[in-house]
Amino acid sequence: MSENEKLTEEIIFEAATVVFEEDGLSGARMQNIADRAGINKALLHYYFRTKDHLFEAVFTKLAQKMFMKFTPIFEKNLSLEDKIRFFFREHITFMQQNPKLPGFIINEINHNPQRIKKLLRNVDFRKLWTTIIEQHSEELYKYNITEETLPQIMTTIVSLSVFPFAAKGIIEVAFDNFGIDFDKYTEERKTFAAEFVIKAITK
Amino acid sequence: MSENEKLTEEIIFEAATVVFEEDGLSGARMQNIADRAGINKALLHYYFRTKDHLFEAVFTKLAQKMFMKFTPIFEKNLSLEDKIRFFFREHITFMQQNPKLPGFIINEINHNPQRIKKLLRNVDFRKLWTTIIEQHSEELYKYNITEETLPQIMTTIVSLSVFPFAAKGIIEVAFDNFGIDFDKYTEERKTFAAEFVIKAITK
DNA sequence: TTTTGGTTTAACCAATTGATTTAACTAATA
DNA sequence: TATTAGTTAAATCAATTGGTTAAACCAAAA
Repeated sequence: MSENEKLTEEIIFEAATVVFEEDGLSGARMQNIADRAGINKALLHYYFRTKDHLFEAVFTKLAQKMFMKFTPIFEKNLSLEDKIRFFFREHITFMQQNPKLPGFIINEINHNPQRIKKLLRNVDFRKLWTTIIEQHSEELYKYNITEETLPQIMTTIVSLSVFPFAAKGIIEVAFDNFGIDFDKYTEERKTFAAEFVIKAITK
Repeated sequence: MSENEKLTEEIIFEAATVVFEEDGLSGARMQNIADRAGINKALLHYYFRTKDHLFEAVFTKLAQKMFMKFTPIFEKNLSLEDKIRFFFREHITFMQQNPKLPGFIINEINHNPQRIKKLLRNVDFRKLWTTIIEQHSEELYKYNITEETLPQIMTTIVSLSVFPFAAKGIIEVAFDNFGIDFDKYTEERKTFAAEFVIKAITK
């Protein structure tokens, strides 16, 4: 029954997502995934053949989910400053809902970089620069943005957004001693990071 | 012979450092460590009893090495701006020499947060704030720094410095398409990040 | 009702892996 | 030289783990 199959496959996929996100590729156990899915371990291999196949499926889905969130900013008709505010608001909100995702993706790519070569073909600084010029030619004189500094600026923006979640384990412990709530911190960070960047790039 | 013992133990420790940094706790193999150390696998257990003991020793050493780098900034007699410049210069230089360290530490802590509870007892925002007031009371009026925003500012500074190395795998691949050299990028980042932060916090 | 195709499970397998055991080795000491 | 205490390695173990097999199950079709 294809209805049922879709269901079982999804159940496995979701269980695998949780386990892989939690333990990583090398730390995850097929039995653990089977238990969480409430099925026999052999079914995992019936639907996904091997652990690597299953991981590949989960990783690709999650990596897409992650990197998709970077693109739609330039589809909006907003001022440059509002685009920055929009990005931090949306992106941090997304990570609040998927707090383990950044650390998982970063770690797995560090262990196997070619895993995302295909996905990152979209990252195009030249195209990004022309897009910025097209959309913000009139207001660009107000900011310290050049094609040369674009990689620095872009990685800076991503750093401010992603790092707190990628290093959640450390930050939570560090905050714990002072009663700083991580969720409150990330909520405030949406505006703090945006205004911080705007202030920094304004001439 | 205690001389020889110290040597063997160090050889094991260094081999374990390389392997754990590369593969993580769950991905590392005792046989791999033994091979790299050029000794029999049983010797690992003779000197460190278990894999967890060995990992604990390596991790503690590396974590200290990492977090030590945050403290000595306030021992220098510098202006606030020069302290920021000093931090990024020193810290990024350190990570250029240990590029895998940030990703390793972050990942292992995410998998087991209580592992650094002891080490992070030093992190004290209240004390940091009083130190800043003590050392920079006259020039503080020039900057947008308050006790409330200190956690945001500190995590921002750390983000800008650490993230490029923690996410080295992603960034290298993303840069690869445009002939941007990662080492050149990190070298430029020492000054870019410093001036970025100074600009952002200046009233 | 029987057949048939896909689905699920229990049992099992082979390889890996952390760990132990036992014996060989080595150098200082008596 | 014989002894002894510590060091190293070969062989082995027991548990884990990814993967396979064969049979049971189940619903739709004939």
